[in-house]
Amino acid sequence: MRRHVLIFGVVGGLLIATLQYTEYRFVVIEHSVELYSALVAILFATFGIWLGLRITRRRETSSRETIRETVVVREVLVPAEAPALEPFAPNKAQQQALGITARELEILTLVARGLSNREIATQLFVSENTVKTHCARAFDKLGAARRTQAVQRGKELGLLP
Amino acid sequence: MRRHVLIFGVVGGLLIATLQYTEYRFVVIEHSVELYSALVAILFATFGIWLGLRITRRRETSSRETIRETVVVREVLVPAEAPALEPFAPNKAQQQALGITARELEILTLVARGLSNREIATQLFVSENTVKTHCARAFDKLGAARRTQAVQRGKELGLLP
DNA sequence: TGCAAAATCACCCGAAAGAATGACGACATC
DNA sequence: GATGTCGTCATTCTTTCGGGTGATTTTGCA
Repeated sequence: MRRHVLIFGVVGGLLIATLQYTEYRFVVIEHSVELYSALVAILFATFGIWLGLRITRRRETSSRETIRETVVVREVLVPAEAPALEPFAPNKAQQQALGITARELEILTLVARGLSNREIATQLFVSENTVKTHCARAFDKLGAARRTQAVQRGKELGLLP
Repeated sequence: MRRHVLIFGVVGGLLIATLQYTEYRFVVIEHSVELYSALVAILFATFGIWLGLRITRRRETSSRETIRETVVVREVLVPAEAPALEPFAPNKAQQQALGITARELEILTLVARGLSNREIATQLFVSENTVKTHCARAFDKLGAARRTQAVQRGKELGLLP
């Protein structure tokens, strides 16, 4: 992706330079500006379309890889596997590695269940502000900016069912 | 599709005409040709990329049914699950039963990945308001009041990976 | 070709969420 | 006793979400 932009920039620069150069070489016909504009426009439009197609292709590919990775992680986490009745054991190693406390994980699981901060506060008999604090710390440790993202990360890391 | 190309042509013509016109109006600074070239290049590159993305998106949408059919066939052949390489096939029955459209499900998956409405809007080249509308409808159909809840429900119903 | 469904966008408003701080007590550990 | 961690709570402020409503455009299908 970054490479594409780079290539794009380089090619663009070269193109413009070439146009500049050729202007002093070839016959300077009338309406040269608009001709050049058109030429540049067509070239870049084509290139842009190509780039667009390529980007989407890349994106699909990369997202597919991500899915595979996730699946692998899941496999590692549940090697013995008891799909139906397992109460789910959170990945303690990950938890400790990230410094996530038990309370934070507890709040996280409730967040993952779709509860609001207020509902969590009620359920745990604490104030909403406390829930927010725990959330903020957990999000920080997970590198998440939103609760949905935190849930996603938590599942990836095996912290949440 | 044909319309896109038409728009492209019209916009291109207008742009070049505008450039032509402005040249005789504004101060003709030195290196004006290369500046114009750069300007045109940037504009058309952007437009080209946008067009390319849009075209691919359309094509994805229209060809999605075909892809799904293939996936369904695969599911029938391997009903005992093949966890490693399946790209995940959303539960179409549930989706239809709830009246959730393809677009809504698409937004839902992005919500599940932890993206904000704005990020989703950027990624799908639509306005944030549109994303909100899709979200609201999807939440309504899922009986969810929050996005975390919607994600939870979506996973329960086999709509999301 | 015309119609119904989908998709798109806008605007408003209130509620929820999150960021940034600061603070305080309990508890363990050294 | 000093230190550190954890859980708790508050306040302020900004951003994001979600509900509600209406409108237009696009699309798919009959």
